[in-house]
Amino acid sequence: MKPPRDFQSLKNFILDHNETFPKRLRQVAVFALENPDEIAFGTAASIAERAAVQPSTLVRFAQSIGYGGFSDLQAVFRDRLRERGSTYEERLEALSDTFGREGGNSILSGVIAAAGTSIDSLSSTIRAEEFNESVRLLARAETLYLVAQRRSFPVTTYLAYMFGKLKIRTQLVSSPFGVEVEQMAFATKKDAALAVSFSPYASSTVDHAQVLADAGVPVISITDSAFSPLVGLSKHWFEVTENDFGGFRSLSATFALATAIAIAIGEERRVSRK
Amino acid sequence: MKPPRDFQSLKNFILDHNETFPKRLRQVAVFALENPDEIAFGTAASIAERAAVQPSTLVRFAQSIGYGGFSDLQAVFRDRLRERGSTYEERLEALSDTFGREGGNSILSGVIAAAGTSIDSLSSTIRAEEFNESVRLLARAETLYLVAQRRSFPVTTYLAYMFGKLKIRTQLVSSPFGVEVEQMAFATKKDAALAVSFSPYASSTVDHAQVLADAGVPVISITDSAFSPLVGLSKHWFEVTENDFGGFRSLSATFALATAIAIAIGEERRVSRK
DNA sequence: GCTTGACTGGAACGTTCATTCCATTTCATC
DNA sequence: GATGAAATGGAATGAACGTTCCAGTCAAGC
Repeated sequence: MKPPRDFQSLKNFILDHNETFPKRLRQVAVFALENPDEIAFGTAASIAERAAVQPSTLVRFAQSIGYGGFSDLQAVFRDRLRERGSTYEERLEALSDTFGREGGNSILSGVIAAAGTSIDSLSSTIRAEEFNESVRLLARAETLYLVAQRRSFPVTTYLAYMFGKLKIRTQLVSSPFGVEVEQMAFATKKDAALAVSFSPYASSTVDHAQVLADAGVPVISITDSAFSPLVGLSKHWFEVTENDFGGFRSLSATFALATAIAIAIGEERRVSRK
Repeated sequence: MKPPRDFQSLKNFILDHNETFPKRLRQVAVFALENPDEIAFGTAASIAERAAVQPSTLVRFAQSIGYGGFSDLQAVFRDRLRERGSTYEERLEALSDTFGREGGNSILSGVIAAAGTSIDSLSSTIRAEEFNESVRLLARAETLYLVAQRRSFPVTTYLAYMFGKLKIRTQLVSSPFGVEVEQMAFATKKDAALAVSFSPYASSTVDHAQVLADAGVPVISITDSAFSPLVGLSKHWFEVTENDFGGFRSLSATFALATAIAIAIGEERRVSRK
């Protein structure tokens, strides 16, 4: 019998055979998949205690899969941690050690690391519930008003493109002739708006969002802190913290969020149309 | 004496005191920083052998830093691995397991994971040398022509904003009146162009880039494969592979690269102006 | 060249480890 | 309810572990 040598196939093996495991072995299986780090670092005794099982059961579990003993099984869990790539924090750290020596290259990797951490933190700051509610709100709108200026403007041009492909009616609140207010004149509570602004908040973005909010249009905002002037006038708002590199922020995390919103709206509309 | 409790400060401590360590202890210090995984998982005996040192030396090393013994030191190395977040590959893997059940939330995390892997791969696909050369070329230009359409268009609007703040003259090749060719009429070999296009390549982007290349303007491209029509007419080109999620691609990695280029150009100009 | 103190190698120690083994319990089957 | 196989708990075991200790080595200071 040849036991799985990498974590992924071990995981699949366990999931496949979960039905046939006896009670205690299933208990171990569940604990192992839920606390892989514990298996990697602990001793048979410590793991057994935490899993409310005898140490001998751990050995039996390993042997029932085909390993020689518990230690063989543990090796798979250790390799998993070993092969995990380094985090962005470590990269930024390593970068600051060598900054200045390498020149352009370190600018690139610095921006990459900053973008990576920004995207990382997205998953923890965006609450699934709020995301879903916002998507539902935006999907219901007849026309979507997109409000942004200056640095955030590319986000709305991108969204306008995406929504165009998704056949969703949008109005990009932007005009070379200064007729933005007129563009918003037809907005009603049946519509919705998505506003994007980061510190220092462009005053026109806030003004436009306010006009829409006053007209009863629900506003969803993407901004960078609870102190943003957009927060007060928004039904929902998302906090995106773009890490900077030398004072410059990329829009990577904002784009990831915007893309997700657009896809989710498309999906929501597709589902509800049926 | 209070020893460092996290890996980063331990690393700094070792680097600071590397001079004062006796020969064998320095040997351990170097090995520890170069093979942190080995320290985390190995036994005192196995590590000692690989580092060509006696096990007792490992204990002495730990004690000289302030730890009670080798095991205390090892705990720091283990925590480092424990706290390392999961990789995007694992997240995408986990996502595909549960896709469909969670709905909107999995769209968000899917896009986040896709954006993360895209950014990850940037650092391996962009060659530092080519990046630096391209930056030098672009920094030398009198006017920077920015060429992009459709999905890539937001990248150039963002770059136009960044370059504006950096006080670098740019011409966004884009017009609601169709006078793009006229916008490029003044371009000479003293200028440079940055073109962005992904499959399916907008024909006007390629046309505009060709016009500039014919006028002797050096063109740098951001695109997605060696088969891109932009490759042939470019002095240098960068490959950005945006991972898709359900057929949709965010522009996260492209924006990270664009930001890095803009910052590097600004830095290059600042340095050469002195 | 001798002395002194720090450093090092390696054996010895008690502890903890994974594993094995066996008595007991559990559960399906008749 | 009886029977037997499978599963389980827990003590026993020997190997491996981290640590300590001491004798030997080295280099600096006088």
